[in-house]
Amino acid sequence: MDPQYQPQRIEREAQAHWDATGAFRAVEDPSRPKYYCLSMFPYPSGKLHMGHVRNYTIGDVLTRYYRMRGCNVLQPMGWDAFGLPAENAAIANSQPPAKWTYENIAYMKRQLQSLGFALDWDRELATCDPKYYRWNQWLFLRMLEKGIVYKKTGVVNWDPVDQTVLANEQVIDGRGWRTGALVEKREIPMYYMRITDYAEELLAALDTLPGWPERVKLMQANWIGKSYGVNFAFPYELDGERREMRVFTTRADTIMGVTFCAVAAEHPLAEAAAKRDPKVAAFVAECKRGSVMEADLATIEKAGVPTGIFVTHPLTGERIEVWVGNYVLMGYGEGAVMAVPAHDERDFAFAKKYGLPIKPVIDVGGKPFSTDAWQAWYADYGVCVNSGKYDGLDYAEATDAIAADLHQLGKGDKQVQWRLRDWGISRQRYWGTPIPIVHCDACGDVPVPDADLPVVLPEDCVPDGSGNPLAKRADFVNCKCPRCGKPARRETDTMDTFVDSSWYYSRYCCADNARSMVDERVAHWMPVDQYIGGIEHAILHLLYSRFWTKVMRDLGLMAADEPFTNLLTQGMVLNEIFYRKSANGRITYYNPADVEVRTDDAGKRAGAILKADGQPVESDGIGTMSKSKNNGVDPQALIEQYGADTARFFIIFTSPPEQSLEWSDAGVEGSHRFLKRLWTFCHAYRDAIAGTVPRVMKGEHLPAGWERTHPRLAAARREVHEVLGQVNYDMNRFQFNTVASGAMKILNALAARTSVSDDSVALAAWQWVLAEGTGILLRVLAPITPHVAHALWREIGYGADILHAPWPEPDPHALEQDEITLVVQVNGKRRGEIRVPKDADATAIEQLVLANEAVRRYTEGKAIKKVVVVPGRLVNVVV
RNA sequence: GCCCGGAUGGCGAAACUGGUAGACGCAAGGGACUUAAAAUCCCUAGCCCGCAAGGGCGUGCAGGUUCAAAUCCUGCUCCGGGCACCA
Repeated sequence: MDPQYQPQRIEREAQAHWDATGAFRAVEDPSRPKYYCLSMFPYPSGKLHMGHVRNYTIGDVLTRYYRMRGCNVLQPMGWDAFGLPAENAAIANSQPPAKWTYENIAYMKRQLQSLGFALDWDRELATCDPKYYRWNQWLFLRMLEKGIVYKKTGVVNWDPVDQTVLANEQVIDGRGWRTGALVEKREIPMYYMRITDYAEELLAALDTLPGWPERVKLMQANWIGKSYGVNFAFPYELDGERREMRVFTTRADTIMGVTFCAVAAEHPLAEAAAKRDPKVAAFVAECKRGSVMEADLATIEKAGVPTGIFVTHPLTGERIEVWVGNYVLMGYGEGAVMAVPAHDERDFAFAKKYGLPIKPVIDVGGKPFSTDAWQAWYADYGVCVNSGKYDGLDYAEATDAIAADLHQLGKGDKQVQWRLRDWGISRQRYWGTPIPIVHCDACGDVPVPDADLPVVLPEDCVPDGSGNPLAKRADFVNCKCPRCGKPARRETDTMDTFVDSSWYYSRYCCADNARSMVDERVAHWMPVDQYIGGIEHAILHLLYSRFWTKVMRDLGLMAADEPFTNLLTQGMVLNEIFYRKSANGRITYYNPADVEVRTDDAGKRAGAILKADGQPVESDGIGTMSKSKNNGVDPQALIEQYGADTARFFIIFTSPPEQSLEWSDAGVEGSHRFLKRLWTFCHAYRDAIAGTVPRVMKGEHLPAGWERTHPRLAAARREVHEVLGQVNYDMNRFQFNTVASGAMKILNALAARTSVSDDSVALAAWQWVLAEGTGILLRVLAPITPHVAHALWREIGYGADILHAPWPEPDPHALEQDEITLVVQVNGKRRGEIRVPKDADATAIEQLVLANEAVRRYTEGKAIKKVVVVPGRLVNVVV
């Protein structure tokens, strides 16, 4: 056994052993419980960053833990390989995205392998591989047949200079990131998936997911956004024609307080008004500038313009003016809203700005109302006033009565409204799955026949940032109509990359099947037992995956209702973001490793400079490590300097998995030092315990009563088993940082509390406690630092392979104590402690405490009001 | 703006259901070993007052409930994630 800890050698040997034995190849085996452990697959951005290391280490800890618990574990890996960064890299380097992507995959795969993850590489997949994305196309066609896919127009960001559609990320302060041109909204035809058909089930089924974090379920529920209200019509006349403007409201009880209405710029009423009034036309045009992002729309200054069109209030018959409002969203509800300034904060602000009337119609427990300033309670539920026949009704009564009256008039009804919108999947981009449609002048939009799948994406394109590269490829575009055989044009839009990631988990079960999307092995492995990934995916990716699973189920492809039984949302790994903005508004991000933060004489921060040129750079705060913000930290240096086990231990030890983590490598030394100590410790005692190890592993015990003759050894053993109990608790609640601490505590207990005297009984007990404790320690460490655990397990002779060792359980006998320590408080302040027999009752404890000298100093001359005894913990004397 | 989280020593954090705040580490200071350094080992340490014994304060801020609050409630501040074309 090497006296020095040599991680590089140990890790090479352990990995070679796992490779040679095919240790992580998962085979369907009905005789053992299956455990499908999946971490979100990475985008091949170039190098791993710390977020990846954290994600995959967490997944690997669970994988190895469940293996030791006796499960047949599948942990696969693949590549979310289509996407925008590859096109950006292509523009920067004049290289096809395919070449860049495959090179990145090769490099990152080596990095993952060097970290020793227990992955079944036989099931590896990449979404940019036609063998994968043909099934995107195949399922798209099935969904088209079922009416789940349909075509309609949608709004996109348009860069008028590059003549290209921009992603939201590429719009910075309303301008194109490369050209600096003001971005415009543009309506184009796109394909949509009817996720709203599944809204009810996606919401209700959240209750069937006890293994999901509450916060994620809450976010999804709010996103789906089921609300109950009333949908009704305001009739109006335009150009001699009778029309209706429909609105939805959750506050029908305030309908008598409507003083105006507002419509979105894209609403037909706004468009009609724009034709008659140049001021309206100018405002509508103004609204069409800027990005389509909701965060932008929600934070812009509320503005509007009157259309000069009046509608009739369906209950009062009043004339109500319609305004165009830049805050009304066409995508939600009817694209038109009734405005009740007295009871809605946005309407209030709008009414104040344009001098519109404000009419209070709800009394909230008599709280005062003033049109001077908005108060939070104006929006509370209350009782109708100023509302004619509805006066005195509460929210539910008024809503019922008003809905009934509207129904009677044929003007409206109660309605369930969803916030969720259908999923637009068309992207005017090159590096994605081609949408399998052919456009024929005679036949229209014709689906590509299954026999012609996949529609293969040419891999030699080099995008230049303008237009749509696929549209420029005559060899791709020009084709024959599958229906009539005449010349036709292939669809050049590709699919949203969320399509790729919505079902990859089921493809891992049967990645080698060339004839069908999925097969019977999906029934064996699905659903995923444990899914691990960043909290940033709490809504979109997870919701799309849930939707896709239900679609596959309804098409008879999969039995599971839900894809992921348990979900662990890992906190983001954050790092500071540095950038410079050029004259035309173009932003360049700089990696923190290339930036030096300056401090003044007082040690205060005084800006930052780029090391390369000494010129200042701006800080954009801290944010999640990403390619686009160039603030990732490459783990390679860490792995090379300290080894994979140190990197894994450190990332686990430094923070609980669900908590976001501001990256700092301060403390890596401590993790490395611990592994060195572990090695030195095992090396020092190996010979002493080697003979005892097989007896411990066979389950033999020391002679009864040894604890009384060797109290120090018994205390050490008790601590090992106490910590083990805590470790097991923490393992099951995913608090791996305290599992790592627990390993350190076990080593401390074994190293510090055990010493041996000359007599042979003590020697035997010492060897026994050490042999048992070290065996526990190595198994606790095996999921976190598998290489060193593997090497030491073999070196000391515990067994051939720690992968197959059973997970340890604490011995209840080791935890027994005759006396326990209670904390004594007087008036809630800690004033001492007291030793009591473990089974002392409350009365006995109370007497002991009141007789205690330390307590008497504080109770002397005071009346004792009460004594609170918390069993096993403390006693509080109230005076 | 809306939805969801978070804030505890100089730093990362721990404290399971309201019951000893700061486990386990990092950095720091002191010491041992060494010609010296590295490595390793031992000791100290929340903050303030005090030689000490001891006392006071303390979990982002302001209140509240309780014998007892990091933990529960109300109102804020700041930070992070998401907002449908980054993935």
